[in-house]
Amino acid sequence: MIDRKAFRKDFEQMQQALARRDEGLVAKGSAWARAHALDTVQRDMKAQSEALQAERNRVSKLIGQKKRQGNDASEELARMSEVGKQSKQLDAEAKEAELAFSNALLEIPNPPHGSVPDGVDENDNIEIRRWGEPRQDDVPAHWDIGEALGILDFDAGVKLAGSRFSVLRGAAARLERALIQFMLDMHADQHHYEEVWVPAIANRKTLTGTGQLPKFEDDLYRLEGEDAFLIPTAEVPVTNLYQDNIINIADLPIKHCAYSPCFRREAGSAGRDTRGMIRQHQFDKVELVQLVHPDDALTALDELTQHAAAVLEALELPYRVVDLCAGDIGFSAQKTFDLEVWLPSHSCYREISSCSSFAQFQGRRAGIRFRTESGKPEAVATVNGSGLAIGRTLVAILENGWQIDENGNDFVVIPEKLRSYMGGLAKISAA
RNA sequence: GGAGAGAUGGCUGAGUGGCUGAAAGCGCACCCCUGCUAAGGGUGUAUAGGUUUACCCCUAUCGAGGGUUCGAAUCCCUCUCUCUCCGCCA
Repeated sequence: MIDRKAFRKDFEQMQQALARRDEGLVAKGSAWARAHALDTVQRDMKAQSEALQAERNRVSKLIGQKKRQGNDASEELARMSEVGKQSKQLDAEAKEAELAFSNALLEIPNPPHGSVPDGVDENDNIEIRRWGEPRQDDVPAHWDIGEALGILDFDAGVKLAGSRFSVLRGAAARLERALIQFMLDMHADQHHYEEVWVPAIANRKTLTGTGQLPKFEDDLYRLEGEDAFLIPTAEVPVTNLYQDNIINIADLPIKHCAYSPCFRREAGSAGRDTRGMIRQHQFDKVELVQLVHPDDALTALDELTQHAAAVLEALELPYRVVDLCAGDIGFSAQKTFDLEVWLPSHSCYREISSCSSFAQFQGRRAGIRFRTESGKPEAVATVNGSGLAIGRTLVAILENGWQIDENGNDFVVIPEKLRSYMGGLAKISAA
């Protein structure tokens, strides 16, 4: 959530920043425009209501005093009867206006950081650097490799649950599990994130805290009969671990890694990546989350991005780092670096991790604060990123490790660092 | 799922209509005292919003929402959560 005071004070500046995402965000009828219109109205109404409440409180106190002393207070009583009703009415109206205002605020995205490049979509993202040698020979798509080896079963996923679900068998199932463990170990032991394990269901307040709600309810699976949802990422429960807390400044930064399944309806992506494991309704992910002092957010983002990249390097998967443009960063993010892994079957880089700084946007929404030197509570900054998406990593390993032996049989070389997690297995061959 | 009990500040815990934003204790911070230590004394210590250079002041908040009342932590209703017992269960 944007800062209310800054909203008034730095209005122009914020508006320009938001317009860099999309002109429509600040156009007539936008949440931004609504909030702007409601702000003064809302405060005036509140001031009025409070003045009346003050009057009511004052006289009520007087009545109490008089009664205690045995004096007659009927005159005040008669007068206050009316004031009480009026006050209730005003208060209700003021609350309604305040609610409309804060609802509008909740739908305003984070103004991008000044360093975020201009642009409207992924074509305007800027490549920062590359790592590794992308293989250029012809490689089959992972679904062909997986089916040839008998380890990926898309038909079974469809039968059990529907489209965009899949079943892993044998070495692929083990690879999924090995990757989770490998990544968690690396982040916990080498990068010093405290591992947590969290629920895969979150309530409305929690999802509002990280910014998925109220705007993106259609992207979530909602539980029938409950105001709760399957989480789209572990970022949601892990960040909200500190919801409504005031953190001791000495405890910052707080760093957590977590594995969780993730559930996404993919409502807006009909027809995209319909084959294979790239875009599933359910997928596994190891997530990195940091709560930091606002001054440290961008440094932490660099650090966290490198932590995610370290996984790709350990797995010998070529990748590049992309600085997302203003039109392509997510709702809550102030700045985002994507890690894209090389997929030889399509000769392109595909997103495998998205690392963002949210500045104080989530901290304000979720009520996660720390105490400054002066003793005043202030919202923490949050930084998070995938470290990494497991399914896409599995895809990348299948394609980048794919080989053909002298008899013309497919096999996949398992990255060396992963072998101990695979019971020593060095390559996956057809069963 | 059934029955009962409960939810108050960083914590423990008083408080059944006004003098309670809230006793007392603990914790924490600062100060004083004591040669050191131990003990002791004093002061302060919620959050949000409004106003303000700042202080002050005003408003709200005792799980959440609504109601009764001039006035609600306290009375009434609804909901949520926690605990105990029973049932079921990986």
